[in-house]
Amino acid sequence: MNSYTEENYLKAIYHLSINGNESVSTNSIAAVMNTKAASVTDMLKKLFEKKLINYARYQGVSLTDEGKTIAVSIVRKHRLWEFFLVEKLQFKWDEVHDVAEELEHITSAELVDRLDKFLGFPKYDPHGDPIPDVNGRFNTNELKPISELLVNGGGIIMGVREHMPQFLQYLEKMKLTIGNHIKVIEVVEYDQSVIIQLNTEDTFGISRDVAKNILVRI
Amino acid sequence: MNSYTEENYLKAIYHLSINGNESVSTNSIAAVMNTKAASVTDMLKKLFEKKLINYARYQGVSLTDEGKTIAVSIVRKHRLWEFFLVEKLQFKWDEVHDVAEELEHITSAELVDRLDKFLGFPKYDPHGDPIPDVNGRFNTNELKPISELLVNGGGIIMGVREHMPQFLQYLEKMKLTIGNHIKVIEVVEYDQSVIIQLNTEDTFGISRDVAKNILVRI
DNA sequence: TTATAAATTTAGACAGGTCTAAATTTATAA
DNA sequence: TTATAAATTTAGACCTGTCTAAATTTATAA
Repeated sequence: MNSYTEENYLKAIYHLSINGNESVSTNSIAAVMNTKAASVTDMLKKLFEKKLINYARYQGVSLTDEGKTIAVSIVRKHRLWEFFLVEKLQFKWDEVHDVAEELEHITSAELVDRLDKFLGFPKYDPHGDPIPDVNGRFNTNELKPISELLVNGGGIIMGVREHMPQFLQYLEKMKLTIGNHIKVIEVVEYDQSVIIQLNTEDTFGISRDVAKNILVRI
Repeated sequence: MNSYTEENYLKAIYHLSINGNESVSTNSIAAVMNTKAASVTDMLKKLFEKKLINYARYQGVSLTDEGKTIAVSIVRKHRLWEFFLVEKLQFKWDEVHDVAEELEHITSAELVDRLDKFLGFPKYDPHGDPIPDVNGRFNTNELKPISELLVNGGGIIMGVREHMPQFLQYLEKMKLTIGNHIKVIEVVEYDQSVIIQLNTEDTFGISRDVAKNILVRI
């Protein structure tokens, strides 16, 4: 078994290598883990002994297949629990991270798979991040809700997180349909609503709630 | 904050002092925690420093009010999670203990209270043990083991004193499950085994040992 | 290309929780 | 009441994950 701490290191390395970088530096891990570089080196040696990472002194690290499998399983748990917290316990989407950080370390695979089923095998967590399935596979085209785009950020609409007819009809009417490109012009401070522009030059505001439920590919 | 281990010690002391004993011995804690007496002594010193237990060398321990509050909150979490696992995720009642042992250490109070609400504020867990409410109060309505009933006495099965899977599976098989009514037909003189009858008219004998471990509300 | 800066690793220490072996205290039985 | 057994504690050690300070390697810029 791997300790709570080892799991967090693997997860950190996984997230750091997702954002491009082939090889992850000791310092970047230290920053994410909120610890010192020396401590990271100690742990890297341990993870290398366990064959969970590829590691050569001074050269940075990457996950082995086994390490990656573990990391993905933790990400799966984290995102499933976040989905549970928001959908079933009515947490706000910005309140769930810390709790999920604890829940992701619960070991029972049976629990995770039953939870997955209970939740209806969701594909995305409340932040729009894809949830790996039981085999660790997930949609890799990173979809983000419009609400997470920065000003001047844009993308192509790829999906929605809300399937109520009224909502879909609204999208239809506003031409916010799959395949269309949108760009964020402004995020209104006081209610977090978003001013967007279509490729038709049409510009208008949508509520934060709507922005959260439209997923775009960047 | 208290460590995972400290919480488990407090919980162990709580359970040991529930079963009568005012003061709990080092050895009994060691047995429950599956560790050595010397390790227990080390931890007792620590818990005493934190004012969570009353402790005098060689004299056994008891929980302070603060220690008891923590122990009860862990019991609350444990039983709520067990209820969740059985009611929502379709676990069998004899499969939930180990998973709940992990889940009980998740710290968020917000999570526990929302979970409680989501589950409909249940009063008993799947083993019939009472679930403390948000203020740590719970039904202490006296449950009696079947072994203490007189002939012709009866009651509704409300819980068990033994949580070994083999035992729980035996109960399952014999339909000796929570909510079922039983009546004592005879107490066999020579081995103190008990002949009981279910509301289904099924009549059979159970050993004194089994009778001691099934709790009924009269 | 070499001096200096930045990144990384090593050496040695510490705190938490555990252990074994030995010492001490309490309980028990003749 | 005293010898012996049982329970408990102490002493000293180990392992994990962390740290600081110093040493080493790699990167960079003149």
